[in-house]
Amino acid sequence: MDQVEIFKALSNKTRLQILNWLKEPAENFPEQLNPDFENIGVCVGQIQMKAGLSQSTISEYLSILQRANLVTATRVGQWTYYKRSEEGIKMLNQIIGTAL
Amino acid sequence: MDQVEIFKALSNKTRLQILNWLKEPAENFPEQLNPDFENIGVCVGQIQMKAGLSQSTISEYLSILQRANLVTATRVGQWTYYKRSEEGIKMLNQIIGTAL
DNA sequence: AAGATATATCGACTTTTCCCGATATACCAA
DNA sequence: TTGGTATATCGGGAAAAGTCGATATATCTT
Repeated sequence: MDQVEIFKALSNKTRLQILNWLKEPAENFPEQLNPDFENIGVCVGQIQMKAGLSQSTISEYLSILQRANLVTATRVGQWTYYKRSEEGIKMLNQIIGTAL
Repeated sequence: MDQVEIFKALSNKTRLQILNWLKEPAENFPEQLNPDFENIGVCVGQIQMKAGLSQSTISEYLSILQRANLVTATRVGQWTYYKRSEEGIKMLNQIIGTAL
């Protein structure tokens, strides 16, 4: 995994917000329909509405976060649910502790 | 301090390398003349030579790192010595632990 | 004061990132 | 199979970052 790619993924206000929102899905996405979203994550449409950017932009941002291993995606029917990857974020801490 | 600016500063291979080199100045900059460089840092010219990019580029990169509080600068005569700001890097760990 | 050296800043060009709207794809429901 | 909905991908225009050479500034030496 390229460290630069991780930091690039974090170099954007909206992407940092998304990562933050996903820490507390229940509070930040009260309109989410799927009752299991604490485990599975939040769908793209909810994140898009909250972020206030276009659907295509948010979809791309989420895949940038995914490529950096900061979130994981689960497809269920027509929805894709995204949640934080705590392992990936832990690895980032290690990078900063050692490589940096 | 803007988190995005910190991550942007880290989103570049050369700037990450510089930060790394400055962890071990004695090993990475054996040609440094100033014998006190462990405390004061390494001068721009040494960093430029090692990085292999132009003088202007490295000068700008160092000021980007400085604006992000990742290094500090000390002017001594005609030289500017840069060293890691361990406090700034510690703060980055906090950001990742809390804000992220 | 004049020349030499180290660093910073400026102007320009190229590449990348930020976003969007439009379109494609995948899935669901009737 | 025909719509309808959710997400992904594509193409593009504007803004930012990467990088350079040239020039400016600061300092030192003589």
